[in-house]
Amino acid sequence: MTRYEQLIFNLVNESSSHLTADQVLEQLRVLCPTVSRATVYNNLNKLCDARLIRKLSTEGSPDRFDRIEKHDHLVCQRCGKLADAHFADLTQSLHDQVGDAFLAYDLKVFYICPECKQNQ
Amino acid sequence: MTRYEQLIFNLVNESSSHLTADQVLEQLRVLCPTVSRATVYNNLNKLCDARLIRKLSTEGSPDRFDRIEKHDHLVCQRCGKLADAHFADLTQSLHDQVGDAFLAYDLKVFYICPECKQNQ
DNA sequence: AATATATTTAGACTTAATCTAAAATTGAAA
DNA sequence: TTTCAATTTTAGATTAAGTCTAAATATATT
Repeated sequence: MTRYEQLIFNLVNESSSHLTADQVLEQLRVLCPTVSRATVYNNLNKLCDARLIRKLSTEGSPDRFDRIEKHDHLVCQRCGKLADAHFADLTQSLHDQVGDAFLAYDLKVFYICPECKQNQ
Repeated sequence: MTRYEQLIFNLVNESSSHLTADQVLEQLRVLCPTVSRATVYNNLNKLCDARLIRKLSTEGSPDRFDRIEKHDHLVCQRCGKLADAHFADLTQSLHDQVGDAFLAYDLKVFYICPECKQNQ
C-alpha cells in the first residue's frame, strides 16, 4: 500500500460522515498541502476496486466513500443526509434467493430525519 | 398532466430497461423531433417529485428512471446491468424499526449476471 | 380578447469525475 | 550505489450529466 493509499484509507475509515472525494482532498491537504485531486480519485478508486472501502452513489450529491464493514443507511428524503443504521441482515436470505452469483447488497432506507421533522 | 409529462410517464412505465434521461429524449424524439433536453429533465424531475416515477442512482452511470411499483434490483458487479427482482418485502419490518419517519426503501443486490458469468 | 401562469427551448453554465502526458518516486537487479 | 523499469503523482484539459437562464410559446382564467 502506498503512502497516499494508506492515508486515504484511514481518513475514510476514521470519518463517520461518508466523505466525498472533495472532502477527502480537503482533509488530506492538511497533512499534504500539495496533493492533487487526481491522486485522491486514483486512490479512492483503487481502494474501492480492492474492496477496502466502498462507494455510495447518492442521488443529487457527489459519490461518498464509506468503510467496508457491513451496515445499512438511512437517507433523509428532505435534506439528503445519510446516517448509519443496522437493520436485520439479509445476506443469508438473499444468497438463498440469488444463488452463488450473489455478492453483496445495499439497503437504503428513506425517511425524514429528526432535524427535518422538527423544522417542518 | 401536460402532454410531455404524460408521454414521458408512459415511456418510463412501458420500458423494462430503466431508461436514462438521454434514452428518454431519444425515444421521445421519434414522436416529437424538436423536444429539448431541458424538457425531458424538467418532466422527469416533476414526475419524481410527484412520486409517479422514481430515480435510480447507479454508480458509474447516469441516473435511470423506473416505474414506481415496488420492486428490487439486481446489479451486475461486472457489467453494471440492472435487472428487476422481487425479494421478500421489508416494509413492515423497517417501519417497525424506523417508526413513523419511514418512507420507503431501496434494495440493490450485487451479483454476477448470467452473461458475465458465461464470459469469465 | 386580454392577461396571467406555466411550459418549452437552445444554449450557456456548473459540477463531478476522468483523462493525459510529463515529472517524480519507488523498487529491483546489476 | 547506480541503472532502469514500473508505478505514482501532478496540473490542467477534457468529458459527461445535469441545471440554469431568459426569451418564446402555449395554456388557462377572467
